[in-house]
Formats: sequence, structure tokens, C-alpha cells
Amino acid sequence: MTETGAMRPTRQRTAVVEALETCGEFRSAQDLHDLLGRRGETVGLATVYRTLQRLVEAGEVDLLRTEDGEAIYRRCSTTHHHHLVCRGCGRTVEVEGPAVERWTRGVAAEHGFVEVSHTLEIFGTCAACAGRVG
Amino acid sequence: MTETGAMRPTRQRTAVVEALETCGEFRSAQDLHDLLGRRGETVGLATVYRTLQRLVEAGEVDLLRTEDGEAIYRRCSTTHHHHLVCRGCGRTVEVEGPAVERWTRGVAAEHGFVEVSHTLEIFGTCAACAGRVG
DNA sequence: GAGAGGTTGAGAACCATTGTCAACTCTGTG
DNA sequence: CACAGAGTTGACAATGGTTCTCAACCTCTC
Repeated sequence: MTETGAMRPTRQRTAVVEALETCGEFRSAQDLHDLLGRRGETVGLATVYRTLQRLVEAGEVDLLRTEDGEAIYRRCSTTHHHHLVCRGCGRTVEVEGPAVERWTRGVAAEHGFVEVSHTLEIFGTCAACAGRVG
Repeated sequence: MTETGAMRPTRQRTAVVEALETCGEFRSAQDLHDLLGRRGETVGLATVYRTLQRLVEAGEVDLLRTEDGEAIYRRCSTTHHHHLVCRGCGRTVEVEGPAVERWTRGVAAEHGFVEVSHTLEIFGTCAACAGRVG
């Protein structure tokens, strides 16, 4: 366990963060690993997973799951927000919904729940992808 | 493909549905398989998975994912709804939020997205569990 | 530049889930 | 009832994402 340990700056970590930075969309760990390989930056798959895990814990990266349970990651703003994600190309829009936040808190309180958290993601097909197919 | 094919009533399917019915909480396929085994109802694991899949497609069972991506299933009402789930005991409350539905559709439309779907789950600690600990 | 301890990577291990396929069960028909 | 045809089952293999293992390797400090 390295609860509070500093995260040493290594070539590999820099590479992973950079990869996340450049491709602004949600990507799986394996995608990022491939992407790094094609770029010439060899980083072990295990290291990619470990680094992403750390970043998620640190709140610097958002983690969500596709419909079949695969984990996908994205560099995001650190304020609380949700995502509108295109199923086709992965294009992502960060959205905020104060009303929704209020609603969830209200519902939870109404039923006597405390320590409330929630997940809310919107999936759809963006205009570009919808036009491309039929 | 059995798109519209009728679902034949078999001992195994009845058993799975009954198992879901009796334990009202979200359970993984493996849990249900074990549960059936202990009950004396032998049903193959593959069959449990297949049956659950069918039920989800038919909208008779709700599927959601734990934080580590495992699929869990629950017999639910067939109208569109979301869940307020207790982290401690798994107690589940079905909730509806017309305003949220409207909001998600609006946000999606605003960004030119079509074929929109969304996931929204609320996690918290219910009054009983909160009282029990600290 | 030596020591201590975090970090890496190749491959094995894990584990939920899905595929395979021969045997089996239903249901409708003659 | 026998029969055919189609859906269903289950033991087991195969997949595939993710984590573990552990010896070799960096980084930092003194």
C-alpha cells in the first residue's frame, strides 16, 4: 500500500498521462497500451493499468464502464460532472445538472439514506455518426 | 436467432425466475447459480447466464454493474425507473424521475445526439445500516 | 555510488462470461 | 403413439479484461 506515498515521475507515467491528454475521449486501458506502442513509447500493459488506477484514485482521471463492463478512462475536469458519450466515435461532452444533483439528494433523504453518491451517464449517437450510417 | 421466438417453459427457467423472485435484491449470475444449487435445483451455469440474458432483453429483469464491473440482476417492475441502493445491506428502492428523463433528453438533443439512453443509479447507506454503525 | 524502496514488465494467474456441440426435451403432426 | 424438427441444456473449452508475481531496474537521498 502506498496510501500517501508520492508518485514518482517516470517515463512510463508521463507517457500514459500524455496519451490520455492528447486523445480527449474515453479509452480502455488496452487501447491506450496499443496507442503508446504505435507511438514508439513501450509501456507494459500492467503498468498502464497500475498508472490509470492511481490516477483514478487521485481524481485526475474519470473511470466509467461500457455496457459490457469494460473500464474506460478519460482525463477530465476535477469538478463534479457527468458525461454524454457517443457510442460510435466515443466523442464526449461533459455536462452538469444541478437539478439532478438536487433531485438525487432529495430522493435519498426521503428514504432515509445518507452518504449518498450517484452515477449518471448518457449514451447516444452524435450527429456525425448518425449522418454517416442510416 | 430467436428474435421473436417464444420462450419455452422449462424446469430450469422456472427455477431461475423463482430464485430471482424470492431474493428481492441484486444478485450476480454466479450467486444465483450457487443459490439454486443449495436449494437442490441443479441448473447449469451457462443456462443461468442465458436465461438472465433473455430476461433482461425482455425487460423483465434489471441489469446493473457493481463498481468492479460484475453484472448483477434483479426482478423489477417493467416501467422505466432507477435504483436507490444501500451499500450496506443491498436494500433497493425503485425510483422514478420524470424531470431527469426530460433533462437527459434535452441535453442530448442540445448536442445533436440521437438514440439516447442513460444510466442513473444512486448509492447510499440506509437508515438501518447508518444506525447500526457510526 | 551505495543503499533503500518504489517501479517496471513478461508472463502466469484469475475469474466472469461466452462459445461449442452432442444429448435431450417440447410441441405439433400424422 | 411414433416421429420430425426446433428449441434447450450442460460439461467443458475458450475468451478476454484485469490483476498478481517477482526478479531486474530506476530514483532519490546521503
